[in-house]
Formats: sequence, structure tokens, C-alpha cells
Amino acid sequence: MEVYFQYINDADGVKKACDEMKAEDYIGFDTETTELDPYDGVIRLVQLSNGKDTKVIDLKPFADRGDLRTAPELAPLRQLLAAPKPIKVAHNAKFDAKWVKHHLNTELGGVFDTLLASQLIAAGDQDRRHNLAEVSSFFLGIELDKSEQVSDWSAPELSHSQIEYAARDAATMVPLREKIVERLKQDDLVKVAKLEFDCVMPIAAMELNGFYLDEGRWREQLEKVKKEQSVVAHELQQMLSAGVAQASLFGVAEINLDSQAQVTDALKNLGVPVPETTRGWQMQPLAGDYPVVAKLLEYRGVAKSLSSFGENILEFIKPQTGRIHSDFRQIGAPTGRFSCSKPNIQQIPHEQEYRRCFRAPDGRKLVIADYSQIELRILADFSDDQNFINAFVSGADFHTITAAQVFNAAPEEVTSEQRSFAKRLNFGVVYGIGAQRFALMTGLTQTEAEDVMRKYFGTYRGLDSWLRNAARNVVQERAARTASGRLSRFRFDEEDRKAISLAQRNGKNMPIQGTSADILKRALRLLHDQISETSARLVNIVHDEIIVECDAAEADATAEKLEKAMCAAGEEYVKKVPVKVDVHIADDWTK
DNA sequence: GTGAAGGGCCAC
DNA sequence: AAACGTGGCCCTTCAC
Repeated sequence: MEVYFQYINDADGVKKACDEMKAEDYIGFDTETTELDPYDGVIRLVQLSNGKDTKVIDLKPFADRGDLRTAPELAPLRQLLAAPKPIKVAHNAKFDAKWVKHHLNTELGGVFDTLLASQLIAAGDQDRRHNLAEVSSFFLGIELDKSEQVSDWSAPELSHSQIEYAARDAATMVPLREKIVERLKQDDLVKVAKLEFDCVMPIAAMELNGFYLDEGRWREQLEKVKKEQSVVAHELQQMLSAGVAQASLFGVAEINLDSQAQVTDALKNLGVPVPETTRGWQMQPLAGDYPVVAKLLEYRGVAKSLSSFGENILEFIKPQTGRIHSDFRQIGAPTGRFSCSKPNIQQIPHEQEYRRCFRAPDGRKLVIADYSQIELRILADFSDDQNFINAFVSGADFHTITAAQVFNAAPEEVTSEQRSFAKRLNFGVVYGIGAQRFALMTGLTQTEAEDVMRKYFGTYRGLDSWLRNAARNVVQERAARTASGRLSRFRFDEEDRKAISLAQRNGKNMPIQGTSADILKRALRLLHDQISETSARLVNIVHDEIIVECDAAEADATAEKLEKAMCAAGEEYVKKVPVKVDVHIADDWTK
């Protein structure tokens, strides 16, 4: 592919380039950086392209003269990037947005992200890859050579090959967007694409902000768990080797407690009827009869804590900020949910000992808000089930009200057992639970479980028929959608009953889980715009929860903004039941 | 030594 | 008859 480009390294060139580009509706946009993390390196190149002309701006001469964040010579560039138009077309715009925000003190005004778009079009196909080379090949049939991607972008003089590579990537964005837009329209994905693009900047900002983890508190907690672990490990070792020692002439054999095979062997030697898998929910029923099983489960708990939530997380504290900057994948799951890694701060144990380690620095507060029962409210809205809707409208304890309806009792007569059944069904129904699993989790017999479920769906006829319809539809259409139009396609063999039943459960779950993700993403955008001029900073999100850090003096105002943004986002998608958000102000990440 | 797969458990 | 959805991280095991 021939690319017409111009290399720019002075103020006059920047001004002219930006003047030329600012008339466009869309420009290809890319950066080349010396490192992957904006806290570790500098931006070397900024590329802009209208498809015909491509400008490669070398920031090194400007950086050598002073601070890029304030350099007046770069004002035209900052204005161009910050303006809502032209829309900046980038591949993985979060990456560039972070660098531009940190090093040029500018937020991207309008974003079109070809990576997110490609993921939306793939509609959950896990086999598709979405790096620029793949996406360019898929949509344009153009094979990009990415070998310069990892070249040395800190060299005093860049090679012609490097500059040409940089220009070509930016130039590719323009035709790529055109092809992608065609597909987005074909698949009716324009609305959800906008939702995703608008969410890029909030997430970029959140990753730059990071979440403060109190290292001292974490180490204290770690010491406690370590002591606990050594006690529990010793006890479990003793109990398990009671069985093995009989078979060994050499006294007590050391068992690797983390080895599935060794533990299973030892349990069998002790006469424990070990199920096919030794996972918690299979082993739990045995814990009452076999103390060694209870001990094993206890050990697994502390072992998990120590390995996944031990010293290793402290290595993620960035020295430059003293905070943790996780990596959030905006479309982490086919449902549209985020995933989070390095470290995954969406799976920090709920116990206070862990959560209290994530706190606001001195003088700051955390504002913590989560949607109350958002998935069930979405289901109520989808299903149009009047009884289910009424349970929410009443505003009373939801599980108690459903129990009252299902068991035909007054709310104050509902037993704790009945409430528990209702609660487990309310949660399980979103995932397409069956009687067998319900029986296992409640201790009911299969017949009793079926009976309770019959009562439940007898009360919520509309819910039942929505779920049945969703299951039928997904088999027919081989696809499902959320409220924003997010699409998930399913592939299965018509003969494969297991695959079909999996698709049916997915067909029920995806629209619900995915709509919840839609709502969160919309809320993030609204929030971002609301707090841009304040001390408030987004620091974490966990599927239905948003955590913001702000100056103590602004905590009340921030709480109000956060609640408003979340409710407004929810109400865009959920109309028939109220959307409830629980918000509180705290010094750390606890209730 | 390295990487993938399997099993397990944390979050929502 | 039908085994509740989405992720990431850790460990062991096993193949290369």
C-alpha cells in the first residue's frame, strides 16, 4: 500500500497539519511510544490521516524544549484531539487516549475504535483475533507488516521505515472505518458501537488514575492468613496422612495439599466417597459427615487467599503513583462485560479484611455505588411480568416479596427457609438454573426442587414464558441481543443436545447480563462528563458497582452525581421498574 | 525450562 | 433427560 505522508517536527508544520485535518469528519489517529505504559515512557510520534494525506508529527524536538503538556506550539494539536470533531479513528483507542491524556494533558473528544467495533461484529466468536493486522486483513484484505511496531522509538533519528510504518497504520484507519461502518449498519450495531466508543475515555482515565492499595494494611492481613494457613495445612496433613500411613512403611508420608491427585487418593484411603470432581459445591454435602473434607475446604480457602491475594498483588503498585493500575478489557466477555487483569481487582474477596486495604488516601474519600438487583430488574422489564414488576415496585425486601407470592403467604409470615428458596431461585433464574442444580444447592430432593420451581414459575408466568421464548429464539436465530443491540452469535450442531442446552442458557443469560453491562457503560460516560471539572476520579468498576475517589469536601456532591448518572443510565434501558442505586461514602472499600 | 490443559476458587 | 452465566489467577500435571 502506497502512503503519501509528511514528516513534521516544527511548530509551523503542526499548525498547518492540524488546520488541514480539522475540517474532516473523521481522521485516522495513532501514536508511537517508547514503552507500553504511559508512566514508563514518552510519546514519540502522533499520526493523523484523512486517508489521502498523512501527517507524522515527531514530538521529540518539542519534548527536548520543554513540557509537552503546556507547550504552546502544540496547542493546535491538543485542540484537534480534544474537539468532538473530527472523530479520531484509532485501533484500541484506550491505549492512545492514555498517552495523550498523560503526556499532552488532553482528552480525546470523539472516538471511533476499530478494535471494539471488530469485537462487536465478531459477536462473541472467540476464534477471531482483533489485532490491527488481523482486522485490516479481515475487513480490507490488506496485510500489514507490523515488524516495526516493537522497534526502538526512542532513537535520536527515526528510520524512514519507522516513519513510513507509523504513517501507514494511521492511513489504514480511514478506509478501515468505512468498511467497518458498513458491517455495523448491516448487523444493526451502530447504537451499541457508539455506547462502547463513548466509554473509551472514562476507562482510559480510570486506568491512569489507578486504585490506592494500602501496602501496610495488606501486609498485616497477609501475616494473619499465613499463620492461619500453616495451622490449617498442618491439621489437614495430619488428618489425610492417617489414611496414607497405614499403607506406608515409612511412617507419615508428606502429601502435597495442592495436588488434586494426591488429596483424592488420601481421601479415598480414608473411606471418603469422593465425587467425580472435588470442587467445593460437590464436596460441601460431605463436610458434615467427614471432618477431613471440612478441613480440606477450609485449607483451599486460605490457600487461595494466599496465592491469588498474597504478596504478588503488591508488585503491581506502580512506584510513580503508589497505586495499582489494572488492565481493563472493555469487551472482556461476549456479553459485553468488562474483564480485568494484572491484577484482577474485580475479584478481591468480599471480606472486610481485604476490602479495607483499598482505601482513599488522606484527605480523600471513596464514593461507592452499586445497582440494586439490576439483572432482576432487567429481567422484570424484559418479561413484562406484572407480579415480578410489582415485587420491585412495592420497594420492600425483594426476596421476601417473591417468597410471599410463590408460597402464597403474607410477607411477615414468610419463613427464612422460604425466603432463601426464593433468593436462590431469583439468582439462579438469570442463569437458566435447572431443578437438579437447585436441589443440590438447597438440599431439597429432586422432586421437592421441581415442586418449588413449578410454584415459582406458576407465580411468574410472564417470566417463564420470556425465558422459554429466549431459549427457543436463540436456537432458531442462533443469536441473542441486549437492550442496546449488542449481538451474540452461537454455533452449535443440531444433533448436539449439550451444546443446544448451553446455547439456550446463554440465550436467556446474555441479554440480561449484557444489558447490565450496557447500563454500566452508559453510566460511566455520563459520570465522566459530570466529574470532569472536579476532584473526583473513577478508580474501579465491578460489573454493577462504580467506585470514585474524591476530595473529602466534595464527597457529598460526588455521591449525588454518581447516583444520578447511574440511575439515568439505568432508566434509559429499564422503564417498567424503578432503578435503584445504593451509594455511600467511606474511607475504604467496605460497606 | 516452557506452555497448555485441567481443576479449583475468587468476583459479579 | 436436561449439570446456572461471565471472567482471571493460581496450582499441578504433562508434553515438548
